[in-house]
Amino acid sequence: MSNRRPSPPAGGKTPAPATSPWRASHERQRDRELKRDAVIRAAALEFNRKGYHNTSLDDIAARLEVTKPTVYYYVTSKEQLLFECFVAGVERIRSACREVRRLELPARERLNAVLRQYGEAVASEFGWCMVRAEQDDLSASMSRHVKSLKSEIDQSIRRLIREGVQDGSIHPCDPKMTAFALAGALNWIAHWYREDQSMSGAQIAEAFVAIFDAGLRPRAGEPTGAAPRRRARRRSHADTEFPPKSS
Amino acid sequence: MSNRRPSPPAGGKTPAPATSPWRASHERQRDRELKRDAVIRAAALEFNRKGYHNTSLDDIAARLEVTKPTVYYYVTSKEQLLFECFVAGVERIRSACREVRRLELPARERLNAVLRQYGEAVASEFGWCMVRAEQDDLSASMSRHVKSLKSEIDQSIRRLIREGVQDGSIHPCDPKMTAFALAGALNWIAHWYREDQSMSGAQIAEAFVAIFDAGLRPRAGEPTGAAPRRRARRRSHADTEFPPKSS
DNA sequence: TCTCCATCATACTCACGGGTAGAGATCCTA
DNA sequence: TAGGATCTCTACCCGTGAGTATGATGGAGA
Repeated sequence: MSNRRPSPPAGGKTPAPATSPWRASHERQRDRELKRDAVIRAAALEFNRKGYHNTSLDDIAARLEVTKPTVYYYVTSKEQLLFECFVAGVERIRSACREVRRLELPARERLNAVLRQYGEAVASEFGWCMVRAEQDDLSASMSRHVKSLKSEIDQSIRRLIREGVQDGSIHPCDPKMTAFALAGALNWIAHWYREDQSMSGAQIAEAFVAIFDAGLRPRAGEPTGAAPRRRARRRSHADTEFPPKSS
Repeated sequence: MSNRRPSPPAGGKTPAPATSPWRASHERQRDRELKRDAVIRAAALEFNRKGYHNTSLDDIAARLEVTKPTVYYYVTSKEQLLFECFVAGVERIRSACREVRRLELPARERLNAVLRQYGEAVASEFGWCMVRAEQDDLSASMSRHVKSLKSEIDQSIRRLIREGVQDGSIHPCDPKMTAFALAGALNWIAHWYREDQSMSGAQIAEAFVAIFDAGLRPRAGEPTGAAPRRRARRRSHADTEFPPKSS
C-alpha cells in the first residue's frame, strides 16, 4: 500500500530518486499527489455528512466535479478511501504521542498535550472516519492495520496514566478503564461536532482537557498513588489488548 | 414516504383494554408480541455483530430460522427495526432519569445512579443500536424522534450536573461540556464491548461511575459552587477514598 | 506531425439486498 | 366441516451503487 503522508505544510520534501530518467515527470507526480489528497479529503467530507454507507462514489466525484472513473484513477476502492481517511486522522495523534515523550513534564501534563491533539483530530474533517472506521466495513488486512494503530494509541494513553499515578500528578485510578473513558469522551465529539458549530475544534479540545484535568488531578489530603520515592503498591492489572473481536 | 400508514407508532406496548370482545384472541396477541420482540432482539444482535448496513434482513431471518417475509410480517421495514432497537435501549435510561427525581440524595449521587443505568444500557444488546442509530440511516420523522429522546436524556444529565454544582456535591464545571464528556465515555462502551468479554455490563458501568465520581467530587479546600447562603456539605477528606464499591 | 502516456468521460455490467405477490399451511370460531 | 383469520413460505421484482471496458483529449517528446 502507498505510504501516503498527510503532507504537512512545511514538512520534508518527497524523496526524489536522484538519477531517475523520469525526472521530468516530477511535477506531474506532485500534481497527482495533490489531486489524490483532494479525493481523499472530499471523501472524508462526504462521509462526514452522510456516513460511509450512505455515500456513493458518485457523490464524492460530484463534489470534485468529476466522474466516478476519475476517482478510481486515484484510488482502488471505496474501502481504501475510508482507510486513508482513517490514517490521515490518526497520524496526528500518533505523532503527538511520540513527541510528548521528549518533554520533561509531569505525566499528567504530557497526557493533556496528547489529549488536546486527540480532541482536535477528532474534531477535524477526518474525525468521523477515524472514529467510525469499523472493522465491519474494512477487509481483514486493513481492519488489522486499523486495530493496531488504535491499540498503539490506547497503550500510549494508558502508559501516561500509569506514569502519572506513579509520579503523583494523577490520582490513583485504573489505567485501562480510565483510558477507555477519556478516549471515549473524545471520540464521541465526532458524533455531535459539525463544522458549523460555534466552537472551533481547538476550543472543544481545550474544554475537554480542562474537564479531564480537573478530574485527574490528585486531591489534596488524599493518598496519591505513589509518593515520589516510595514504592507504591500498584494494581498489577494485566492489561489486555484492545478488545478482540471474536471470529 | 414512509409516513402514509397509521402504523402503531412504535414505542411502548399498549396494554390491551380489559373488556375487549376479543378476549379469546388475547393469547394470540400476546404470542405475536413475543415473536415481534424476538425479531427485534435478533436484529439488535445482528446489528451488533456486523453493523446496520452490513446486516441483511436475510441474516436476521436466518438467525430466527425463518425467512425474510416472516420478518416483514412483524415489522414494516429495516429502518423500523433499527428504530425499535434504539427505543428499547434508550427507554431504560429515560426511566432511570425519571425515577431518580424521587430520591432525596445529593445530585452527584443521583447522577451516578443515572449513569450506572446508562452504562448498563449501552453494554446491553441494544447498546449498539442506541448509540449508532444515526439520523443518516433513518427517515426524517424517525430521526426527529430519536434526536428528541437523546436530547431529553442529555438535558437530564446537564440538570443533574447543575444541581450538583449548586448543592456542592459536584465541583464547579461547565454542565454542557461535562455532560458531553460523560455521555461520550459511556456511549463509547458500545464500540469495544462485546458479550464475550470478561467483565459484565454492570461491572463496566460500575467502573465508569467510579471514575466519574472521583473526577466530579468537590475537592477539599477548593471553592465549591454551592449557594453561599447554605453551608456546603463539606466532606472531610478523611471520608472515603473510593466510591462504595459494593454498597 | 506523429506517438506515447497520463487523464478523464460515456456507457456499461452485475451482485446485492430491500421489499412484494400470492399461494400454502394452520388454527379459531361457528 | 366450512370459512375466515393468522402465519409462513417460494419465487420474484427492481433500484442502487461498486467497479470496469473502452475510447476521447491533450500535452510532452522526437
